[in-house]
Amino acid sequence: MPELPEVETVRRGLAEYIIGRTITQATVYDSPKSFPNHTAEVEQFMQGAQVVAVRRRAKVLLIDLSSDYTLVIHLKMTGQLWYRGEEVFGAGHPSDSLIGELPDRSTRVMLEFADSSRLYFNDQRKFGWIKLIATPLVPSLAFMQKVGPEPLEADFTPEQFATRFARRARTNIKAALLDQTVVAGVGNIYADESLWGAKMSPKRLVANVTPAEFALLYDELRAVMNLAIEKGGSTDKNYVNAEGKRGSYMDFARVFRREGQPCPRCGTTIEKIKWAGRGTHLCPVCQK
DNA sequence: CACTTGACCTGTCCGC
DNA sequence: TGCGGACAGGTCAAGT
Repeated sequence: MPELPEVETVRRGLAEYIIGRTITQATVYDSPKSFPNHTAEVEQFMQGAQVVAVRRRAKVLLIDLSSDYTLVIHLKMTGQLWYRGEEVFGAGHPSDSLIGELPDRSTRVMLEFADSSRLYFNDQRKFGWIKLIATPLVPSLAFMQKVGPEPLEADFTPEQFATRFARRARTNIKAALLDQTVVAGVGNIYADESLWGAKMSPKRLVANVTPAEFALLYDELRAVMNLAIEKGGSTDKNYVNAEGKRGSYMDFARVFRREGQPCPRCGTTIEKIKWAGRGTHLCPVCQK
């Protein structure tokens, strides 16, 4: 589910709600699946620790604690992080919140804070996980070593973007976009959306993409992701932000989940095919 | 090494 | 309405 814009939206919500709060207890409902390294010792590093920062790298959330440990969280397809406290439900649930009693049958982990507010990690499909890692060791995690650059960073250039694809020259552009070691944070939604924006077929061989085309794809990817962050991400089924609210980018999507509808650019019917192992949406006429 | 495929899970939707 | 199969936004471990 969540790609860079969704994880960033969750990060911003969490930063607002949990920084400064002190963890009093962690409850793990399905260890070890959702919290693989949860032990009594790890529990000690959380209890009494204060949240000092909420960071994001690619699709991974990093919650830094005053104990010099970091909660490393990947939401994968259906993970959700809901904060429940005075700020969110003190004045009643927002009308567009997916209201539900928590914990529920999808709750995998619950963190309780000193003021009795709570953070729930819900994950229907159990692909997501939370690990507690010593903060100084986070940069040496295999994932952190391999992952590509953040596409929205100010100093990330179109030339760097193009260069990152060299290693994947013999595959197609969609598979390469989804490769987290090429560029961080791109998933199925924003791959399809940015390819449509760049008028590029997902089937294009990377080796045949020109520097000018890479520059266009770079622009489109950044524009699409920035718009998605502005809209609070994309909610198809599961995704919600820290308040349990949906994102509205899907209202602005041009091809994703719009098969059978006319292409907003040329009017041709949008197709959905299986490509790079994923459901892929495209305009068969104006994406070359 | 680069690349593709299947597996991890649960829930939902579609066609018969 | 019931039931089996396909499919779902992400990533690995395997395989070629």
